This record gives sequence, C-alpha cells and structure tokens, in this order.
Amino acid sequence: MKVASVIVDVPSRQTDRPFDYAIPERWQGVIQPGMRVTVPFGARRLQGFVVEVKDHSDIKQLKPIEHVLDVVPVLNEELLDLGRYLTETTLCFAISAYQAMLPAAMRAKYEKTLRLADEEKRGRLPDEVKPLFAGRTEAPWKEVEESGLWRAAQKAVQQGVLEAVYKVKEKAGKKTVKHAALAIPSEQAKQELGSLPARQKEVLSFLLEKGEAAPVAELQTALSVSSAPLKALVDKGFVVLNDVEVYRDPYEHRTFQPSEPPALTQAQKAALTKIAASVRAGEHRTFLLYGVTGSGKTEVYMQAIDEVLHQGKEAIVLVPEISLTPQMVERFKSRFGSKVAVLHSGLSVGEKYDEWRKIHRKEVQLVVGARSAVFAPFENLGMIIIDEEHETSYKQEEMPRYHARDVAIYRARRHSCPVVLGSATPSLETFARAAKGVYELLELPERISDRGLPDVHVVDMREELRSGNRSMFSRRLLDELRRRLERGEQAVLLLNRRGYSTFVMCRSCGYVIRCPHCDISLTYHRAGERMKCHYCGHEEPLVPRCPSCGSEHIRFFGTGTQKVEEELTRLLPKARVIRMDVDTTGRKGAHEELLSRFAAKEADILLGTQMIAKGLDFPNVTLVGVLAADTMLHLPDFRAAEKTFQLLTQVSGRAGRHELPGEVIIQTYTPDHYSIELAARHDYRAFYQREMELRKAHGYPPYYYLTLITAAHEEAPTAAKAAEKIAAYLRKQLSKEAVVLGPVASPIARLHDRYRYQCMIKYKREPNLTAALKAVIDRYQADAAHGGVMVTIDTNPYMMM
DNA sequence: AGCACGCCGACT
DNA sequence: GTCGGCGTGCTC
Repeated sequence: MKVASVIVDVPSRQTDRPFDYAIPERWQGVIQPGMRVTVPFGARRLQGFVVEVKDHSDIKQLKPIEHVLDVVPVLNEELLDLGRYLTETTLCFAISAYQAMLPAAMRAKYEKTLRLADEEKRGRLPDEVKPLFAGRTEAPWKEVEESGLWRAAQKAVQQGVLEAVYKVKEKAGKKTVKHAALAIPSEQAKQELGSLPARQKEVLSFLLEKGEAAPVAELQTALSVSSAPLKALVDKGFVVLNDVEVYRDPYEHRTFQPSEPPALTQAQKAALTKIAASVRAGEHRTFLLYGVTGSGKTEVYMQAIDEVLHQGKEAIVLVPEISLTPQMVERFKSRFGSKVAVLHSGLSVGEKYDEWRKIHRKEVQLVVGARSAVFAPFENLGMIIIDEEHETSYKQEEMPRYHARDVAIYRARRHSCPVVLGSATPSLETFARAAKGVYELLELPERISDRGLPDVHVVDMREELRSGNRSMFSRRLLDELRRRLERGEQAVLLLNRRGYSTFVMCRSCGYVIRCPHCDISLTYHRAGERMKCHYCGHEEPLVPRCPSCGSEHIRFFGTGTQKVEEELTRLLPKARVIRMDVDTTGRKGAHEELLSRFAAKEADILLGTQMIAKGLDFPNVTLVGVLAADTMLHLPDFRAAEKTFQLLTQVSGRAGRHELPGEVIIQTYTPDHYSIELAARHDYRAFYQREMELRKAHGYPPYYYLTLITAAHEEAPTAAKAAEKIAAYLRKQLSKEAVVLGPVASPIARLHDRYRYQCMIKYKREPNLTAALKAVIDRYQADAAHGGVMVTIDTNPYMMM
C-alpha cells in the first residue's frame, strides 16, 4: 500500500511530526512530496503538506487522504529541505516553516457547520434549534455558538439528528475573466451568419474575425451590445463561455520606459567583474558590496542580474519593505520588463498569489521583494542579492524567526551560486566576516555623482537650550530650512517617533498614563484626541483630569512627528509639509502617493519616521535634518549605537545626490557619542573598529552568539519562576563556556497582559544547545495552550525587548 | 489547536 | 440520580 507522510496544519509541539495516511488508488503515482492535501484529523479535516511518499507505515489503521489540492508540488525537494533546516535552526514547527514559504492565499481557511443528517429528522430537532435550520439543511457553527444553543445542538449531534461537517477552503481563488469563443467550426459559423438577427450577427462576426476567445467585457464594449445577443448565441450552441484564469496585475495602469544599462565607474566595473565571474563559474560565494550612499550599488546588481539571465538562470533581489518604493520597482521593471515579479506587503493577498504563481510556473526569471521573497520557488537560481543588508527587517519576529540572510546563504549553497550583500553601513556581523575573508569584500568608495558626501553639522541641543531656544528646532536648522524655501529647494526631516507626544504626565503627582495591557506609556495622537499604545494598539480617549489625583495639570512630554508638523506650520507658515509615518501611510497606496507628491514638488518639506531614511532619491533635496539623533541611542539594545550610526548615515545619504550640493544637520543632546560623531564624518571603518572593541569587551555578536528566551504569564511570579527554572536547567546542560544571564524582567515588562521575564545565553560553540532548547520547549510550550507559561525562544535575536 | 473522554460538584 | 464544569490526552 502507498502511504503519504503529512505535516498537518496544527502549530503545536505535539503535532509537530508527520502523520501517515493511505493514498487512495486513484492518486497513486500522482501524490508527491511537496503537495498540499486535506486529511481527516481526529474529528476535523485539515490541510497538510506531503513530505514523504512510502510503501509502508507502522501505523495499523490508516485513514485515507481526502483531497489533493495541487497538481504540481508547491514545495520542491529543496524547499522541503529548507523547511527542515529552519525547523532545526529556529526551533519552529515544521508547519510554520512550510507556510512561511507560500503566499497567504494558499493557507487554508476552516469552516465548521452543522448539517441535518437527513430531511426526515427535521421533526426531531429540538424546538429552540429549529429556527437555525429554517429553510436550509446546514447552519454555520459560528451562528450556532452565537445563538447560545450550543448545548442543544450538541445533543442533536449525539442523537444523530445533526452532523458536524468540517470544511477546508482555499483562502483566495484565481481570478478569472469570462471569455466567449466559437463553439462551431468557423466555416459553419459563416453560413449561420445570414440567418441571424443583426446584433447576434455582429457578435458572431466579431468572434470570427478575432479567431480566438475574446473577453466578454471587451466584446460588449467594442460592439456596445448588452449580454442578450451573446446569451442567445450560447443557447443556440454557436458560442461557449469559459472562465479564463488571469493574473491580477498591480502595475496594470503603469507604463515603464525601457532603460539601457549606463556606463559604470571603475569601482562598479571591478565589483561587477568579480560577481559575474562567480555567476558564470556557478560557485557559491558570498560577496559584501560595501558602497557609500549614492555609489550605484543598484546598477551593479542589475548588470550582475543580466549575467544571470544570460546564463539562463534566475535571480532573487531582496529589498527592505520600506525601501521597496515605486522608484525601486520602476528601475527593475524598466530594465527587465516582464521578466520581473514583485512581492511586497502593499499587494493584496490575491495579487501576491498571482506573482507567486508566475514564479512557480517559470514565467519570470527575477523576483524583487521583501524578506519572504527569499523563498521564491525558483529551481535554477543563479544569484541572490540582499540590498541594505544591515536592515533588521530581514529578521522575522514571529515563527519561524528566520533571518533572510541565512536563508539566502543556505539556498545559494544548495544552488551553488553567489550571494551579494549590499550596504553603505554593513552590519558588524557581516563586515567582520568580510574582514576575516569568509565573505569577499567589494568596495564602491565614491558617489557616482562626483559630488562627494554631504557636509554634516552636529548641533548640540544643550547649547540651544542654554541660549534660550526651547523649541525643537535649532536656530541653524530653522535658518537652513528658510533658505531652502527661498531657493525653492526641498528638505527631508527625520524624527524617529510618531504621534504627537511620547508620554502624557500629570504635573501635580507625576502619574504617567500607561497602557492597561502593556508596561508602556501611551502616546498622544492629536487626530481624534486619543492616546495609543504603539505595541499592542490599545487606544483610549484623552482624559481631561489625572486618573490618579484628579488634577487638571495634564501635560504632554516628548515630541512626535505630529507635533513637529504643527510646529513647522507655525514657524514656517509658507512651507508645505508632507508627513510620513505609520499613521499617514496606513491606507493602501498612501505611501506611494505621498512620495510622488513630494517628487512633483508639491511640498517643500518631507517629515517622517525612519521610513523616509532609506533608498529615496529626490534630486531637489539639498537639506536633511535629524531632529533628535539620540532617540534610539539609549534603548536597551546592544545594537543601539550601530542602529543610530546606520540611520544617520542612511538619512544623510538622501541629500545632494545629484547636481545640487547637499547638507545635513543632526540635532542631538549627546554630540560626543562616537556613533554620532563618526556618522557625521562618514567614517564607517572607524565606527566598525570602535564598536567591535565594545562588542568584544561585553561579549556580544559577532564575538558571541546569542539566544534569548522569554517566559510570559499573566501572573508575574509564575513567569519569573518559570524563567528561573529554565535558566537553572540550561546552566546545568550547557558547557562552562556558555553564559546564561538572568532571568531579568524584560525591557517591556508587560505586553498583552502578560508579564515577561527573559534569559540570555551567550556562547561561542555549544553542540548541546539545540537539544537543551528543544527540551525547554517540550516542557513549557505544551503548557501554553492550557493557560500556562508562554515560552518563546529566539536564536539570534534582533529585538531585545 | 480542537475535540472527546472522563472524573467530580450542584441541581431537577 | 443527571447535568455540566473543566483537566488530560490524542489526533495517522
């Protein structure tokens, strides 16, 4: 008998293993590993992934597979293996790994209904349940539950009057368009023409002329006829209607000017030569393309891609979500046309599904996308590029907690092809590997515009305060902004905090308004006079009095983008300001719209959070202002200095990229901090040296590996005790070289109503670590469902909170 | 994750 | 005595 091993769609420790199912006769030879199926699982039916097909199972009573959802496997051998690798390295469930590789549309939706066992039994329904089945034989379980008749219905099920039905549904379908085509040979159709009414004649000759199926909508507008004549022809059997599958094209109404590769600089040429050689040789190598902002990294990528396509292979380009701007898409679309698929969060579920299918069917050879695009189901990969390699958004913060860089290197090794990591501010981990020769360093030390990097001025805001300027703008920044307005040039202002104020405090008693679910102060948002938690999304109206002492002296502290916008319009009434943050770009397409307005010079100042720091390229921008460079510096994160340096360098790079010279003003309360000083001097290497010393001294990456374990529970002592036990267990299991720190309360001590305690493991080489962590999960993650302690493990964390 | 099964307390 | 609460363990 043929047996399929299936990973079922239940993300829990106990079900995180294959279950065997019998393959019915009709699907023998059809079912292959990597296909999605639906299977009976207990009382339910679930979607699952076939991971193996075999001849025998040790299980006595096998249930059969119910349906096959795919004609062709959606996960090939390589991706199935990659899933196993992710499971092992990130300690996630196999089902989570496989689902992360596919578009959301392919994940199943489940539906439970109650159905009348047969019509004769209707009379035996309990009276109170009867209305639910009035005029139908099936009722959604949700309705039954909401009506409060749960128990009566359950009883009816036991008596065999009703039966529970479990359905597995596909989330998004394929989009189809109705097409009309001739159902008879064209010779016959021509003969029939004479005897037809006028309108029908027009329709039939239209189809005859076209010679192929025509979209119904198109046909109707072209001939300006209703659907009646068409229907008549269908009834006569002359014409058939078919649903033809089409792709939703998110760029349907856009045209892309074809572009030609420009000439390269010496440095670009040198880098390209090395990458191209590696592509041609089909060898796995990791390059670090370290090039200052504006040095033309993208052009190197594109010409390297040319080489890949030339070899008949495929390429993946990863770009951070926020810099996957229309500008970026346009550059790739105009160079590579229909060979490109684009995957980013702005697309609808259906659109993403369509882009994925284009890749799966090999209709495109290039994918440009955010993190998850690294799973693009190509089978003949020639290169993977990761732009802005240092970006932390490449790390997924939920299961599976993978880093796209690691996945890229895994896949590239398997496909024997190069990986190119590009950045103006490489992560320390990456640069250290390049320095050691593990990666090959390629440098682009100069801007292509020949302009040099912009002048950066650091303004000490303590000085400003001392000379009586209490506003959030230094005199220098305000002067420069005015000058830009006069000259008709544009400015970009960065403030890494959205909302109006960062916290609301009572001046009488010092009470700070906090989120009731998290240990976080609420941010005041002017629109609608509301206070929001930026972690869990909790919102409440602003209170006129202090909830603690009743005083009316409620004041706003700290500055957010909303407040800056207000101040700007007060100080520079003539300035037209565009504000860009999560609050103004939430709507679909808003991001794109705001940027194109700025590009069209409909505004003088672009004010925003870090989403404006990356990748934007506006020729008319000659001033960049950073309002508070220290916002990230004092966060409880060993990467705080690195992130500050990166952000300052990236945002500075937005100025003076073309003919006009650029200038950058950085406002700070800590002008002497090395991350600010060295960013102002554009000195990455000095920063790298300095930061490496500190990492070494404190035992942080890249000198040590980290694993972060968080225990969370509604009761603080329960969470603390669990963390304590875990730490003790790990200390016992691991070698003397490993350091287990904590447990301590997490920097965000409470989140979503749960208190959180964390332990950190620092280690260099720890062969038993994975086994020990699995044991921790087995012991604690099972309890999570039963109101127990929730344990999360992040091997190689980027978020310390 | 669901869901069934099973073992104890409060009602017709 | 039965109904109905929730803890325990299983799902090929």
